[in-house]
Amino acid sequence: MRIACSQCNLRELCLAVGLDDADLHKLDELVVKRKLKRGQQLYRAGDAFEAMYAIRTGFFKTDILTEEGLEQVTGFQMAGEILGMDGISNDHHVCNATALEDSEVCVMPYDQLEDLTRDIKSLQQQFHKFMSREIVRDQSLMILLGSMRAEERIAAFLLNLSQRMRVRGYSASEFHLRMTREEIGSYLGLKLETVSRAFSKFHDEGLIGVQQKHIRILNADGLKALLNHAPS
Amino acid sequence: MRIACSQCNLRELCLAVGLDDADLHKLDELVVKRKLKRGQQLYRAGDAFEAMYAIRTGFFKTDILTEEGLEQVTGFQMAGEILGMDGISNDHHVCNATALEDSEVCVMPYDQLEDLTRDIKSLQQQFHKFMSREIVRDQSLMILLGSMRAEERIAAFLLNLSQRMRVRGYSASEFHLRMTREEIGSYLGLKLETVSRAFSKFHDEGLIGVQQKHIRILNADGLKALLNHAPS
DNA sequence: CAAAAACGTTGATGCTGATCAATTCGCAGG
DNA sequence: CCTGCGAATTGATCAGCATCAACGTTTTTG
Repeated sequence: MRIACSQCNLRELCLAVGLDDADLHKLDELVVKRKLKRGQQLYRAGDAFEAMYAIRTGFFKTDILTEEGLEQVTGFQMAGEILGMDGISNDHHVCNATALEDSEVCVMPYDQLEDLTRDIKSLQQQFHKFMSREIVRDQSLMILLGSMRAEERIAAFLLNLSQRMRVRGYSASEFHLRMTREEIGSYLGLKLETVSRAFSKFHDEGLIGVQQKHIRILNADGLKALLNHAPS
Repeated sequence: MRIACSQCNLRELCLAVGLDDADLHKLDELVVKRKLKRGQQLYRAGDAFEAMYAIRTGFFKTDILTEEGLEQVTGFQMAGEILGMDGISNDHHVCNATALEDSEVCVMPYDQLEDLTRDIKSLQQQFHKFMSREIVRDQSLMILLGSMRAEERIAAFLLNLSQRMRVRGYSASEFHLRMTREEIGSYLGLKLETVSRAFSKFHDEGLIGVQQKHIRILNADGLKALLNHAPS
């Protein structure tokens, strides 16, 4: 039942990268598992920040409710990725994290994690790298939102998902979208109709296969080519 | 010449928040000052990551060259803010940092800073908060880019600048833009003409005074009101 | 199992902001 | 002082995506 970090198949993706057995054991001791059903929220905007979460299995989205009451998705997270880093800044979460399928996370109480990173240098380094990676990831999205047109955004989105599936040992060419067209659109700064139309267009052009949420990448190079062309 | 953190008027904004004298002294020892002329680059995308930088005086932009060769501005930074956090993720900087006016930074070699944050708990906490704040900041920009229309973005931009000026003890209602219309547009995902038009419109409506790069906020509530209205 | 709700697709139309273009302004250098 | 160049303003036109709307499909639920 209780799977230790040392036996976790994700340890090379997760905070545990590069830790020796003794240190892995220390990390183990502060980790608690938690299961979530599809649709359940891991935390909500405004909640006190108490822990960070490593995704063991499943798929999440993070979103923010804007002042106008619109939901905007800020990210989709899968196994090995860390949730909750936004909460450090002022001791409260600024976004909601919702499971898009039945999922399991490793809860890492932040005060204990903080102590442990002062103790273990390589854990500290890994922790900083994860935060920095989140910053870099957000900046790529800023570029996507600031400079790409609709079809480029969607091609980039599909390629990104595909790439992350590959890293986790899943098929990079065939996968199931866990989110709705509306959530994709919200993430990419587009309307759901635009997402749907782009999928249909890519389908017609033989770039992808689409059947509802089931996606096949038929011509990855073709998708990549869409990104390199000047916007107009 | 050499101004210690303990005597720095920015210590309440900077990493040094909440450190006692002894710890401030330790931080002092690793900091080196560096001056930059307007237009000079602090680091470039691809440079090896060696240090983080606290801005003592001046004004910076960070930008990324996209694959298509377009420059996109990812942020504007002023006194007390930290530059370089993007570099931790893979030991190389992913963006360029350029001084938009004559500036001075405190160079903090990263390996030493890392050691010191393991030594000083409150410095560690402050460091994590800065990284988290950067994540939150990037996410607000994602929301701006993903869900606001042109005039809302520009109102938000002006209010944000104004607010940051206030925190630093400058006038919140009258300031000098250090960047061009094109740089503002790049940051906000708009074209320079759109920025110019919005400035003119706000001017005509009595919300702001504009004379080239000199801005006066005449009706801050009016600008805020632009943000709260539904997009259509 | 039937009905309803949620999700997705496709078409027609219109608005926002990009694009193209001309002019003015401000400033640095000969 | 005039010249030349980058920056900014303003106008006219156009295209991309949003919006509105109708319909089809899948999933959920009692």
